[in-house]
Amino acid sequence: MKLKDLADKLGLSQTTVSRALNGYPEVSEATRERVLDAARRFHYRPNVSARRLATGRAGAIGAVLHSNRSLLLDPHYAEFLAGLGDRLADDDIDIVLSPVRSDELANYRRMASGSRVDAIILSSPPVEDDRVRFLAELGMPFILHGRTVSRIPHAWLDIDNEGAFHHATKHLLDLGHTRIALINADTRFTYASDRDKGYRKALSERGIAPDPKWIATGWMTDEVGFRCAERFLSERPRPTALIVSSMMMALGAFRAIRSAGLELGRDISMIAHDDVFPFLNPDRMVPTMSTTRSSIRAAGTRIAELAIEMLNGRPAESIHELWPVDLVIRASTGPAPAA
Amino acid sequence: MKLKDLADKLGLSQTTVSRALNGYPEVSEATRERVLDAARRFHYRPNVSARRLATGRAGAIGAVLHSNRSLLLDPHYAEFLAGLGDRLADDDIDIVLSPVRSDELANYRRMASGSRVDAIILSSPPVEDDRVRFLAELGMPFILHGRTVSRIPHAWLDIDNEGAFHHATKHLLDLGHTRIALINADTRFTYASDRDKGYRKALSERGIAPDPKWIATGWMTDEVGFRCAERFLSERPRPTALIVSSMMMALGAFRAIRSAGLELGRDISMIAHDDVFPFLNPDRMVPTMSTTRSSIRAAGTRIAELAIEMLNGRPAESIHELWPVDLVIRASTGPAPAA
DNA sequence: GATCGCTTCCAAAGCGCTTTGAAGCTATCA
DNA sequence: TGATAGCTTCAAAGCGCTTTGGAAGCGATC
Repeated sequence: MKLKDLADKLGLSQTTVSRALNGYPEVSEATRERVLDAARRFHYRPNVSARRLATGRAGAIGAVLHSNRSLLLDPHYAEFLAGLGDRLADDDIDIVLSPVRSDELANYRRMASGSRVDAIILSSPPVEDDRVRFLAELGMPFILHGRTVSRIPHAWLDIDNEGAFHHATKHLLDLGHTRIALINADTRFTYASDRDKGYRKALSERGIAPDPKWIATGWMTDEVGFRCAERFLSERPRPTALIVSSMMMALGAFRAIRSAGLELGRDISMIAHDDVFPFLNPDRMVPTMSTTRSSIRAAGTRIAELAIEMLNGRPAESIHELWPVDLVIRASTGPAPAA
Repeated sequence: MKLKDLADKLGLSQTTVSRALNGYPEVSEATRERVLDAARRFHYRPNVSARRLATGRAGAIGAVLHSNRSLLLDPHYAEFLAGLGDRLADDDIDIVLSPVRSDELANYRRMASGSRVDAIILSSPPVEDDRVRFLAELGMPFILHGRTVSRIPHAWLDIDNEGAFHHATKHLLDLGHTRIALINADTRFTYASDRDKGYRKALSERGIAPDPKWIATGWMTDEVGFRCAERFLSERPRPTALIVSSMMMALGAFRAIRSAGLELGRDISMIAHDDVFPFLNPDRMVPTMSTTRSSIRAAGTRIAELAIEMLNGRPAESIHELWPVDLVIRASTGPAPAA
């Protein structure tokens, strides 16, 4: 069933049918109804390749999958993609996934070639990201999820990681904590580096020198959370509070706390960053977990929207969004225990 | 730079240039060289939409991303996709990723509509998978990674999970172990159910009744591995051997073993299933880990190949591959300790 | 009755590629 | 010399959609 068939059946021209289906105004409401109804009845689906050829758009957005970098980003990235795909599907845009082989840039080159995708999403940028220059030179539109230093103007959306961890640290300080440990991701990534900054800034503002002994980094997994927390808790005096970069890590840290015989929220406080996974609800933990909260899925959805705007002509350099991050206090934080 | 431009520059017709580029025989070697050279010089890239429209192929294969089911599949799935993408890229085929919203079947419907993809890959089927019937009715070609019960003939590739765990269990029995615990994935999934079968069969063959107390299931994460192992190790008498469904779980189990003050390979044995992650090498663990090994990435690559064959006319019902699984004995297995 | 302005619809020209059917050319053979 | 065959190349017809540039129909206006 193609457009022509449908038009023939309706006794209309292809033009009219096409316009009716695509919501153009120069078609009477009566006709539009008739067309939409017929399309439904005959299960008409426009051929995407034909449409893409005619419109000159690929109807797809590219994303690169780092399978070997580590497993760390996976749940986060999957959640991000879910948000992205959700929104893109509304506009009938596909996500083309390109798993990286050896050379990541080759993936971008391939996606750019033959207008395979209309734009590319870059995630988890390092502090200095050479992909920005590369894509700019390729002339391929892109949006960065996160930020990076680059003289090249480009579109980005990020959450205020620095502010979030600054806020969280300050809150703990207000509760009387002074020995606050940080379990962070690798600070080569901007988001981790920003969190590190926020943490240090809050301490410095209170005249506390950040102590490297109480800063650990690693993949955002349960296991790393466990190990780092275990190490911290073996120190004497030990920290009275933990700030953790992901809920995965927090789960591990939580285990370490329990196995050290401590009670979370009383003997030790914890604030974790919550990307809002559907399967990991801080309200359902025992005790409930205080968090800095920002839905990574929502970010994906918004980036999809921005990408669509960009394809419709909005200049990339006008797209800069920095999202504030909520601090949600629950039961895992309490006053510092009396020394 | 489009085909016509290139043809004009060369003083050839579009036909000849197209044939030269696509390796058709009715073009002299001299001309082909000239064309290929020019294409390279002018960075000619055929427009994929145009090609797709002309050939009637979508040039893409669909995969559905389950972000909310759990995080369990992620590293495994990412690795699988990497293998898939590797091979598909050689034939200029994209992976179209469709993150599931509420209704998974809707994803398949969308991908099928408007010939958005040429085929779909189904992963981690449950024992009875209604997606098979659904896709068959939709007339959409698909390949199953794994197996499921269905009267509908369809293409699948699976590893011999039952054989693998049968073999592993038998090996432990041969070493004198009789209390062998199993840490498995959810047995609603065929692969987990098959592993369960293999394990039970080996025990039964030696006259040992499988004890539900020593069978645990859950997501294939470090954390679950830790918890299950911890529970097993607190039993008295405790198991002398563990069989584990993934390396992630094995990491957690390993921690539990250590924190119970036991030495892996001497006090207790362990065999884990190894999907061959680049970042997780059983040879580099201490002690090295005995495994049932089957590269999930290789499976992805092979499925890509089969998909391509299927698109070239190979009947789906002729595509059934069951891969044997290696048992690799390393240092984590030893004779059962004297009671 | 002619003109204008709207609304509603259409024929036809692409989009950039593949592929069919045919033709030009050279070499070979009777 | 003409016919046959084999090798190269080409013109043109799609693939199924969008979109341009009109045109038809119709009531209102002059």
